[in-house]
Amino acid sequence: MSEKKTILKKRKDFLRVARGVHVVTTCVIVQAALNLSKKSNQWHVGYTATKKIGKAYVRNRSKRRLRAGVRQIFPQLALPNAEYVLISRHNTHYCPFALLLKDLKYALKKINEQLLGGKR
RNA sequence: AGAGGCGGCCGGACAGCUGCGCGGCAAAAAGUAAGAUUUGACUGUGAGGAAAGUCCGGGCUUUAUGGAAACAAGACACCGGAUAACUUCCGGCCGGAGGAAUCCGAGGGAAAGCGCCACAGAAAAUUACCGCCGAAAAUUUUUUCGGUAAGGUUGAAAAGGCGAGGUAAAAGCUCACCGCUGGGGCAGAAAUGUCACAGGCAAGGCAAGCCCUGUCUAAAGCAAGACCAAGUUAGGGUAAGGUUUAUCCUUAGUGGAGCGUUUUCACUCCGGCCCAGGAGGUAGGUCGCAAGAGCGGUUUGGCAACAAUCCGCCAAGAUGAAUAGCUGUCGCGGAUAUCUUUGCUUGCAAAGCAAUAUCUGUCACAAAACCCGGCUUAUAGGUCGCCUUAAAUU
RNA sequence: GGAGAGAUGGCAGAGUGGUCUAAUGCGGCAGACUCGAAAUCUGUUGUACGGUUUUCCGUACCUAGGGUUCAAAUCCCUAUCUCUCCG
Repeated sequence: MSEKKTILKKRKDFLRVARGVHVVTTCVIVQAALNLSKKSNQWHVGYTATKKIGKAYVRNRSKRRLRAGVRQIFPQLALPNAEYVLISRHNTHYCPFALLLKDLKYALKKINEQLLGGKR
């Protein structure tokens, strides 16, 4: 499966997900929402880095690291039919990668519970 | 040796796995206004010395028909050279810092003119308060007139400095030395240096105040711009001007228009025709966009910057923006442990350094966005070459 | 990516070479008025270092570092940060 098809790019999508639930950790903030309108059962991910965390290179690098983390974790843990947005924080571009993975796992588990709970 | 100065180079290395951008190759499905797109146990390639700040100079593009002169605005400024160009670079001069190597300097003009120089001080640029000296008057220590700028006070700065002569008191008034100015000789391509001569001191500072002299400069920027072009809009192009905004009117080579302003010279265009399969151009796409003032070397010329010549090489091209993650070995930095073993320092104890073992690491500054030449700023650590050597240490 | 503007006390904001923390307003503190509060009125109020150790005095600081000048918040250069505009 190509990675490209799973990426959110439109502003509209980001705004919709921002209305959903969110979880904050030291390295990353995760927002998520279920999307029932789309036919496919594939999960989607968007990446965000504000100007606050640094210059262009720092923002790009942060998003890149988040992408590397997503590749390892999401195939096992992500809910199908859900949309996630990962927001970089100011330590995302230099924190140890193991910590980043740990935070992602934790946030994903917690946010999935909230999503399923909210559904009922 | 140590200390100091100048310049060059490197900017962790190698291997493996997963993943990303671009190019090539192969395959796939769909068929679009156009460009596309997707897949790959295929393949090639992928950040810097500052890519940064955007402070200068160019190329390139658009606007503008080209040249000349004046004005306006701005920039620069010792001399010579280099360069596409520069406020850059190289060599030299002068001034300053240092013991030296060496480093630093926006370094034209204040006798073209205007302006400013607070406070203090008599006076801040044709000056005289206190003084000093002489004369006259009055008179018991004052006034008036004249000479003078040695001495005093202020200040950032006070009209050549110092000594001697001179005088009523003084003064370049005169003289020696130093400084200054002038024209001349010599050296040099020049800035400038130097030599003797003469003048006889005659006008302080600020031009990063206005300004003067000389030289140079059109403006904006790849979000420049060119092309294709869904939707949508309704006439458009080819001269100028006018209004009532109508494909209307007026003018037409003895006229009008042509982009900082004015003048001038040359040049070009202009009185009806063309197009509905046409025009404009939004979303979107393609190009601009990677062979260049290119990079690495050879030889020749030059003190050098640099130029010429020959040989070899092709080295990122994104646009919601590619280089990431992990593992191993070595390197580097940091921490801890052990003197059991080995080496070194010390007379010994004790301790330290190296070695060894273990653990650990945002591994300096920093990330291309049209491209080059500079400048400026940031930068852990390593390495090479040349030069100086006063003091301190060995 | 490109173009431009700005930075002054706790906050806003004058001051464009001259004696100087630097007008004014808001704020803070103290006092008056009030039973108490608000409003009003009056006074006061920056930081750091050094001397002194209550007071008081001196020096430095107008984003930072240099330069020009006798003298710089002001003129010139460099850097840092903030803001605005350009599809």
